[in-house]
Amino acid sequence: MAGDGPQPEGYLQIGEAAARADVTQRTLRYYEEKGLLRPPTRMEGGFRLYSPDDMERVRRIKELRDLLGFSLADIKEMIEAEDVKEQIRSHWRRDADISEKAAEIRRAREVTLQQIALVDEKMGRMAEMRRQLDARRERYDTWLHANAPAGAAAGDQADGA
Amino acid sequence: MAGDGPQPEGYLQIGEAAARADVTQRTLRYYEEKGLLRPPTRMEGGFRLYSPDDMERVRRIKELRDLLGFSLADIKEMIEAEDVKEQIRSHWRRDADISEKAAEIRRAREVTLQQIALVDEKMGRMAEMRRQLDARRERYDTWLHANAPAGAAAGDQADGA
DNA sequence: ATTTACCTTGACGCGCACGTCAATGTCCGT
DNA sequence: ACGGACATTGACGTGCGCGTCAAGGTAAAT
Repeated sequence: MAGDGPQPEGYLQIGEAAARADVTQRTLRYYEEKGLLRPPTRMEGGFRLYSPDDMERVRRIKELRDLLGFSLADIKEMIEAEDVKEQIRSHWRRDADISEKAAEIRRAREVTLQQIALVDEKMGRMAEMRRQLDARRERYDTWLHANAPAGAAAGDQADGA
Repeated sequence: MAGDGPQPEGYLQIGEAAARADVTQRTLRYYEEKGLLRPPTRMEGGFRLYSPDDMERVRRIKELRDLLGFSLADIKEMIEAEDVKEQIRSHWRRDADISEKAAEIRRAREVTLQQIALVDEKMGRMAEMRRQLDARRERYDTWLHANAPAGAAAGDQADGA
């Protein structure tokens, strides 16, 4: 039995990577093809090796898609702007670079703020939806209670919230 | 023949209906075609007339799609189950019908509960996402603050000095 | 060396949710 | 009774987000 990391350390081949991220291999290749994932490192024979960072990125993409409903094109824009964070860690060369980086950071910040605003808006609408659903459920319960089975007596279930 | 008013009250032709619901006419016809909207009443010449109820339904479909990300097929199932509410208003004939209706109501209630659960789950994940976005923004702010503009006068709220 | 499992790059296909003509019919004001 | 706005039903097209072969190459075990 091969262990979890025969050659690479913390890096995963596409099979495992897809399984753990709960997507298909096709999806990973597709995201790469569309520029959502940077081309991962490869083994000697050309097999893709996904880093933990890559995995995190996939999870992020999934959240943006499943939770917020963004298109992959939109998501690409976002994470491209966010990618400055990785350039931040790298040491810059001179002061001139700083103002350049700062501009990118501010752009990334803007993108983040917009995402936050969108999350807030969606959460607000969802809260409203939840209220309506609750009201709906209450109407059902009221009806059911009013037209209770003739033979049954007291002892109905309580409502949870 | 039932007299269809030439100028309907509160009813809208597809153009206005689409505009107010912020969808295209194609979308309305498509929803009807797919069984998400019951065939609306028509004018003499065949023009569709959408009732306020129809409009409400379109809004509901949009919410389920845009907010929760359901497919139209899923939504169809849901609103079919919910449709009992309109049958409730109609007076039933005998007691035997009641248990029948009650079964449908319970089904509709179940659907609603599942929707509530899903909304709650999504809201939870969105809250978590929001936290992460906030943390991200803070990191940007921290960086920007640390690498404040060199030439500018330091007039901001300064750290201990 | 061979098996076996996993990987590679094309390239075509598909379902969804409509978009977009095209040809025709209807409403309504003047 | 006519013109222009608005509607009707097909029917084909489109973009997205992958699915699904096909024809191979590679890795690790036997």
